[in-house]
Amino acid sequence: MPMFEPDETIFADELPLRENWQPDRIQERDEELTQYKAALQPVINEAPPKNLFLYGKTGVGKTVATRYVLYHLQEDAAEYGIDLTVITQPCNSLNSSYQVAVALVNQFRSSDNQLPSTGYPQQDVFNALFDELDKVGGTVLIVLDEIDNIGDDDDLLYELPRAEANGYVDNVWPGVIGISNDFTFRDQLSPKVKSTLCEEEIRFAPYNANELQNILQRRVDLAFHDGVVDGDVVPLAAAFAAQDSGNARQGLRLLHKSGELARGRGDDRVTTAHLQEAKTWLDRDQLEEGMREMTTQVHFVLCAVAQLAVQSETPAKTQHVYETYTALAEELDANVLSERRVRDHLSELSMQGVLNVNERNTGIHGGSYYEYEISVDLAAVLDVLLDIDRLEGAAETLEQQAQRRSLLNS
DNA sequence: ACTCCACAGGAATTGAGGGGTG
DNA sequence: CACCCCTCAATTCCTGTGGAGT
Repeated sequence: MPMFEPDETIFADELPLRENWQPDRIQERDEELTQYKAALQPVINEAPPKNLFLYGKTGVGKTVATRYVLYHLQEDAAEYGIDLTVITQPCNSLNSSYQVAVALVNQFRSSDNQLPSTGYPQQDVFNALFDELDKVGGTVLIVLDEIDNIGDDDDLLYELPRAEANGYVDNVWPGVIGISNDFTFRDQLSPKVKSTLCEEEIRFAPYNANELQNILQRRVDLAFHDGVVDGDVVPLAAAFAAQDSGNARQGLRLLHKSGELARGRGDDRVTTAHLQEAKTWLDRDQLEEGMREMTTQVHFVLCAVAQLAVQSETPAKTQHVYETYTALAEELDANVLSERRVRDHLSELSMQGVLNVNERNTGIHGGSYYEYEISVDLAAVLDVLLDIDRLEGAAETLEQQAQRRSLLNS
């Protein structure tokens, strides 16, 4: 008997459940698509393109709609003999105008002529970008996905749309399509950028539970064999995804994981029990992933809070956390940061949802202060800390103490 | 109505570490 | 080699703040 054999009792085709799968039609986004097409019409009329700004939470179809519309735009442009180039730049992990400009230049250049990620003055990089654009010529649409990552450093967004007016380029019409997960990003932009970049705005509202159900059902029909998925699985998955701010991607992940669990067990049906389990698994996985990406010092701070939690001393005031942190860092022979910095780390942890923060004010007896406690499964936190080399010993001790006090459920 | 605690968090700056040119 | 650029964690300094107590 072979070690591996095809197992196709559950999935007919897993691809429709994957993130990068491109559907042949877009569901539940008719209004947005109409707006999108209208905004790009100038390209076909051989007029300068408008700058576009799309915003909406993750998993509401911004990227999928963009791929869909631009694919058709390129096809039609080719048919009418219009010189159109589209480049897409994901901006996650690029956190400044400078880095985005470098990445764009490198998209145009061959691999033996790449620009380094640092070293040159900013204006040199911009000029290099304009040179590349000029070489390409025609209409160039630059899609900047997750543009909110660059924060308030919007120099590039100021320069790009004005490149032609300022005479930096003379052979090309650049158009910017900015995609943002963050509703507030638009307001962070300086007024001069806002007026040009946000000429045309398309807002992608979160999907409601009904819309999610339609989208998920269609993918389930494609991905699973008929009758394998219980009738109440999709509505529940849609409800979970709706809670997660209408995030269709999350719904797809849940369904995919449910199917994998069923297949792994050799079950012939996918039930809500599988879905529940998939949710627990995914929640924890995403949480641990988030925690792992933090820096060493944040881990120290988290470890200090975990220690207080094990000693049943949470919620703890910042002051108390800082003392515990200081002792821990000294014991581990690490740099001891200033209290101000630790406050930053604590607020970062609570933004991530790892810590819970209560604002308290006892007036003249203590003024206003924050109290922190761990807002997630303590076992998950210890799991992550155990994997950090420098914290291994401390985390082991904590785990033993926690077990003795039966603070861990799993 | 006013005080005043003790911390929150903004702003400016530093310094080390990535890299560049001539 | 000297000199310059970008990045980011971290420090220093400082102003803002909400409500219990008077």
